[in-house]
Amino acid sequence: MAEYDPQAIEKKWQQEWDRTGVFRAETDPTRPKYYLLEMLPYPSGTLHMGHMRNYTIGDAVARYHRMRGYNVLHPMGWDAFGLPAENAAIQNGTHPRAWTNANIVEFRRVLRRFGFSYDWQREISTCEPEYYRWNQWFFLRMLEKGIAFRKKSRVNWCPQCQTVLANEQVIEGYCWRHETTLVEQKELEQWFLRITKYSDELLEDMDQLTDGWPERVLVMQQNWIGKSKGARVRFDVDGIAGLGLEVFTTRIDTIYGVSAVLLAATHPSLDRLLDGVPGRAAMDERLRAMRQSSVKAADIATAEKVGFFTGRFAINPFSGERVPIWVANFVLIEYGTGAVMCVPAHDQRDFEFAEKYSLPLKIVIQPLQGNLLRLDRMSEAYTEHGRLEESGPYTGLTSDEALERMAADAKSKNFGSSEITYRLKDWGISRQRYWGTPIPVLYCEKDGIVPVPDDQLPVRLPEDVALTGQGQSPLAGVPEFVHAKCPKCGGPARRETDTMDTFVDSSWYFYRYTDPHDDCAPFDKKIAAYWFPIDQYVGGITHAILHLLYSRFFCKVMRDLGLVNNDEPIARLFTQGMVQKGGVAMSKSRGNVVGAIDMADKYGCDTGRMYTLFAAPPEKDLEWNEQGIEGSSRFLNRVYRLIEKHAGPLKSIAVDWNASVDLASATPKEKNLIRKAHQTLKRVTNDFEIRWHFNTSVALIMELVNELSAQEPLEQDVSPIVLKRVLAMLVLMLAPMTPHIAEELWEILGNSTTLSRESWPLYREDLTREEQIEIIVQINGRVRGKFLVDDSASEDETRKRALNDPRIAALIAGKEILKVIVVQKKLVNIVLK
RNA sequence: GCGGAAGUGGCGGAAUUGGCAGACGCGCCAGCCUUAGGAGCUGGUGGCCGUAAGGCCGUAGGGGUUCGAGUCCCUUCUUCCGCACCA
Repeated sequence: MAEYDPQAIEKKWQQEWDRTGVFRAETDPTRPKYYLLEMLPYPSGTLHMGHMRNYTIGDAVARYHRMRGYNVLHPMGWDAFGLPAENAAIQNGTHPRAWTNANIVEFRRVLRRFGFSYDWQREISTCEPEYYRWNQWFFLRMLEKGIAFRKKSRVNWCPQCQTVLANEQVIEGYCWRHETTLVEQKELEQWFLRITKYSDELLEDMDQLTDGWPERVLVMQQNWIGKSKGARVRFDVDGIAGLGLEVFTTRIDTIYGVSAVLLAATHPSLDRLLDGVPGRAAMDERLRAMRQSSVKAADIATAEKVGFFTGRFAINPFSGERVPIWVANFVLIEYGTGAVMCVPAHDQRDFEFAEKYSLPLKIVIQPLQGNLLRLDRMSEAYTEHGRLEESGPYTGLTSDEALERMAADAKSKNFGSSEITYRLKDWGISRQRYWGTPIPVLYCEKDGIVPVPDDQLPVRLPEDVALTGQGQSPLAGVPEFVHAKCPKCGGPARRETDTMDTFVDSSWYFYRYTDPHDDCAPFDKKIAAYWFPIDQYVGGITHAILHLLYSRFFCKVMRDLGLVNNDEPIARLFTQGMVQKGGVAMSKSRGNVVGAIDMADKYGCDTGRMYTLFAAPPEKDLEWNEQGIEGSSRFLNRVYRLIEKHAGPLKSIAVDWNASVDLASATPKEKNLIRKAHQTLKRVTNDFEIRWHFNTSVALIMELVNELSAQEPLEQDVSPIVLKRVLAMLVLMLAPMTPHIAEELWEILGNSTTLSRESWPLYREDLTREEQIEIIVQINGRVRGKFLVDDSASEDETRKRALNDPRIAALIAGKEILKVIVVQKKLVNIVLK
């Protein structure tokens, strides 16, 4: 008898799938489509079982939908630009392209080894000019629309390397290559994409995603966009005519409690403000220190609040009060106006600041209910809404009333207005890096910023570049790249030497899959319209914000360019859990990886696939357990032996799913098997359609196999037709999860056509039903007995059976029955006094 | 601090609609088979009491709703994740 040989079987079927091209997707509007996508990988390091889990989930769903008759698009590609390739080049002297392509070869080999049902003809790699020219094309369209623009922005700067550092290259505030060199901040002119233009739409369109996206991802994006309603109010500076300080506040109702105006250390008005103030030199010194220390976000939250008085005063436009102007380290220049009003009684940060510097407190909001606030009893700020006091004409109003009326009054008196602010900032895409998409603009002395004309795309990345990790952008050191002709005047021009953030590449790649070889456009509108939106996207939670938000933004820009019809690119998103070992995520740097190839070599990829699906529900983190794999391996061996053993006489029997099943003449064994098979199929189908809990699908299929074993010998009292049907159902249910062994078993059962073109079988409700149902009898909620009734038993019959059951009768004899609850087909609960 | 998710045997987990808690698997125990077993097969396996029949307890803690709660409500605790001085 042949043994299960996963290595031979897996190779055999992968070759067969390649030969017949079963997974190729054809754009065919007459067929219902299903676009299933896993996030494209960054080809670096080794693929381990954490990656494989992601692809296994996606592949099972793709294969299931193919079996359901959908035209499935399931592509794969490479997020091939990025910093690690450049770092490897600096450290090992390899070219980023050589390093990246070697990784791609390895990744492709591993993914093929696992038999994922990709349409490899659609493979893309973002570092190829055929791909990145469209990044440039999109950039130019955005430039035309005013969505791409240029402004000054801060970057991390290592004075030792004399180069810009990515955030990943800043380690605890120090340079990654110089452990003792503190990273500084430097201002550079950079390119930005105006994602903030879509702030509201990005927020509102989340309504379209509530059914298909995990709530926590939506919440994270919502917080990231951070919309808040408030008001801008101008405080005039005493003694400097025309210099008004605009503050942003969400609590204009507390404005009669202002003790000071606080400015960020980089506030643009500081220069004028401090002009002629005594002690200016010392203040400049403090400002310099404050500006430098604001490098690290994590420290900022816990840093002590510090500040100093500028010597100037501002006038509260509501009360006319004169309040001091301070500089404070906790005021953010990036948010609001970079200036806030300090209301110590009603803001916790202001409370702490005022306590430290002895600024006065004034209560102007009292709780609507409960004890009134008293200054001598306050140990923290009262930040709730309430009723105004000591607030001039607004005294007595509620906060809600005052918020509206005071903003309106500020507007009519011309010193303020209501305003909505967002936390979301425009997307800085300039990188002073080599291994990325060149930004397609030129700088001409005469014409200024000149876009590269479309017919000159792509602006190719030169291959021969010295990567030292030092100096300015690597491309700036390539004269033949830098020096160019101005397309407008023909005079000398300098090329932009920055490259694009690689998040640009991954913001639209899924459109390219629909039409990957188009050299006239990023993709064909009609083809994309057929495949979009993505029906199911599968990936890690790590991309919950940036990648997914940028992708949504790109979709809206493309819609406004008339390229796509959807507001949202992704209908459903699934975020799978991580694979852990020793309680932490697998990663090469931690040295706790289980290599995908090692797994496949030792057990076969089907075993690896089954284990990752079985060991935990897909959204949960999964702790890798070598003994658990043995279990999955054992199970596949059992199934193989079971079918091998019985297949002989079944080979020539054709399975006709439409043929009626005559239960009346079936033997008890047959009834058991048919019922179990249809019950299993019903629940597994539900797992694929709705629940996405493949761990229970595997468990159910294991139960079916256990039932088959329990009914041995299957040659007795089971007709070959029934047995063949049940075994065929078993194999078809395994097909999405462990496709290679399923194909092999399908063949062993006598089929000559590939399983990958078979349909998912349909369960029959009438065949899932039990003839007899076990009823639980409870007394006061405790189980006291059980009995069997016919499926058709009435409520009355069930009640009588329960009360007449000898054991129950004895237990309730002489007691008063208050109530009898009958839940048909489930239980009877007798309530005694 | 704000937001989110979770807490069930020795372990991973199941319980889909409020109805037998622990499916399925791992591990462990016993037996069979075998020259051998890190192969295969059969059976057992939440805790306590009991020879047994059976009983009691049990889903992080406390309270509530209900004939009935892992599931619903209130509350406390713990863990993990995200954001973090956002005015």
